[in-house]
Amino acid sequence: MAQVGEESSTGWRDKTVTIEDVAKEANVSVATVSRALRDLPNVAPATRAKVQAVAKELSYVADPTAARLAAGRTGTVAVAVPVLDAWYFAKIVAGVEAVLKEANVDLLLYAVTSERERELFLAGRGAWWRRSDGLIMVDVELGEENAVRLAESGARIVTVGSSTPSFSSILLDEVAATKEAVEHLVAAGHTRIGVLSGESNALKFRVPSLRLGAVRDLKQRLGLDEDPELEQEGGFSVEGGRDALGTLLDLPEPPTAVFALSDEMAVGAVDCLRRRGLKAPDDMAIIGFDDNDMAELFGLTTMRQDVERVGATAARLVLASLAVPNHLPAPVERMTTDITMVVRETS
Amino acid sequence: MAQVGEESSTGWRDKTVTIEDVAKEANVSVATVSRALRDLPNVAPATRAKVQAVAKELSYVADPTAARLAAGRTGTVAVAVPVLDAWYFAKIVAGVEAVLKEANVDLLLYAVTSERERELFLAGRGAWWRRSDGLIMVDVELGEENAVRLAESGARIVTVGSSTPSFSSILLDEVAATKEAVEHLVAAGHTRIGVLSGESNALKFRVPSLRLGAVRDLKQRLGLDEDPELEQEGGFSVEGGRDALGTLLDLPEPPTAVFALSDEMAVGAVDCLRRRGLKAPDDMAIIGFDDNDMAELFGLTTMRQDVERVGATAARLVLASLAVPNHLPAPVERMTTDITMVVRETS
DNA sequence: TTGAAAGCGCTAACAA
DNA sequence: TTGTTAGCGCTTTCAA
Repeated sequence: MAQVGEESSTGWRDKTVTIEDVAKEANVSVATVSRALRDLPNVAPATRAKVQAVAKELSYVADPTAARLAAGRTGTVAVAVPVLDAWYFAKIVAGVEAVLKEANVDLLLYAVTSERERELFLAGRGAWWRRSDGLIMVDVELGEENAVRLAESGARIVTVGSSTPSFSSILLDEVAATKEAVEHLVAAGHTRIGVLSGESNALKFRVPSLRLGAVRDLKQRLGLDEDPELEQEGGFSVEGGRDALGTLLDLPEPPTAVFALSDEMAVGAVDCLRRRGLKAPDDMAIIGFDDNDMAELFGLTTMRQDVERVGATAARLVLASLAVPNHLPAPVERMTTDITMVVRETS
Repeated sequence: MAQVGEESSTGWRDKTVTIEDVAKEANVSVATVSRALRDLPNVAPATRAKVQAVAKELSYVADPTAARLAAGRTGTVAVAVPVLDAWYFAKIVAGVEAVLKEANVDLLLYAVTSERERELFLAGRGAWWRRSDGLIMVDVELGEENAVRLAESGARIVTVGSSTPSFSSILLDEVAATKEAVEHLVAAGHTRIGVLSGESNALKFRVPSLRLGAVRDLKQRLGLDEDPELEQEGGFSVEGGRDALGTLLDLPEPPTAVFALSDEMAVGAVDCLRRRGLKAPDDMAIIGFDDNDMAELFGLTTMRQDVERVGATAARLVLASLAVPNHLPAPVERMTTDITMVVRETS
């Protein structure tokens, strides 16, 4: 330990101003400092003012780790998403972050990209349940047993894109939206409708299968062409969508319209068309899902979801559940957000 | 996996399992458990095995907060970015996350979007310096004084997109890339070159001004048109780029080529052209910056940077600095990553 | 209204 | 090799 000057030696730990420093400087006990700074009752106004002044002067900020250890609260919420660099998830995280910041709560981010990681995560990797007061799982399936187990252990969780009986959840109305999209195409006279779907990785997203299921249902009910070849995997990427549409176009009897389960794939499809000298909607109607940044540029008809708001709502739900005393059960709220169709040029 | 319905006193669903529970169950002291589980030396192989087995059986995971309090390490790295829902930053964060996960380090995410937030953040909001072992600041200016202060207090920081004498940094070679882009346009015979630049918010990005400065330099050196009207702010967004190009086109003497400081703006420009029935590069050459997802779709000539890798490198740098004992100064490494031109159709 | 003191769960000297 | 014990910085009874 090299001594340099009077104060510093090994690093920030030595210089850190603690609650004790504040107490000493303000001539009160640490307990009083603690109370005063957290706006708890039973502190004389004058004392509180004094303590606050001293704290400010010393740039004192309570150590959240120590607080967590003593009080059990971390002031942190964890967020788990399947991928970070996709429009949809980035938007969700942005929505969550904005609300948490407002509440002065920090955000611990986990990318849970594979089934294996999901298991590790739920088994405790990262110890998120100790590091955070609550968790938002976005399109990462929790599973009923996990949900029950975690609920019993007192966890505060909000799921987005899936739901369990134990925790609050936000579902997008996939089924209704999918119906609206398909019906839109049917109304335009299409009966042979392709679908661009597909897993992007090993993780079982719930969302794609929901949408796909809805399409199948509807096809059957409306007596549309149910040829399985009409369903192609596009992996939720532009390239995937491009390739998938290529496959559809090369079919002996190609569809006359295509519903892409994401805008990325829809855009890839539009590009594919363009490369072949074709055009939407004349040669093929295309409808996407999300209304992301590219949708407007491509004149894409799509199902718009207010993703950022979903993130914000999820954050509010966790915060609300955190406000409930720990010995009481967390409230379970089930929300469904609408999805509206934005008709542009590709349909 | 622990069995349901057995041993209710130790299952972690009822109460959190502590190191003491493990110690008791394994008939050793907590110190031994601690050593055994952290792969520290001086533990008999048999003891270690036993402890590990017990820990696994009880699903014990050490509480990171308690560990931090005792040892000063949090196992967490904080990342600060100006915005979350932009391609560039999402990629960076993804790159960081991947490396941190590998090292079993958690990621605390902060969006520092305004000058005010930057100040709050550096002043301690979120107490990131207590919650995390290190910090990666992406395009959030640290400032020399802050850098010095933080370095003295022993902080481990890596900056991306800016640099200070105190900490490791990763710079993209903005100047060289900008030159290459402009020279590319000049080589094609352009002398009146527009620039799409611009702040998206109150935060002083360093990057835009660097690029803009380089363009100005070069214009002067090459004797190109330096008309200030040729510089338009596009706010790094598609819409901004569209509008900015509109302004340029409406100039009495519009430029014949445009360099957009981001692909988003470049794409907006291409769209603007298209709406007016014009086309790149015939009516106007366009070159962007980033090579993001949209670039290829739009046939955009652009300067490609491997953003994800930058994130990964930043993460490795913090991890490396964390590996250095606290009483030693953290190593300062200064890296510059290349940017390469991708020539497509718009130039 | 305030303070003293017992932890929270863990790590790290130091002893044994 | 292992155990004992003193904290880490805070919150929270319980007394004063």
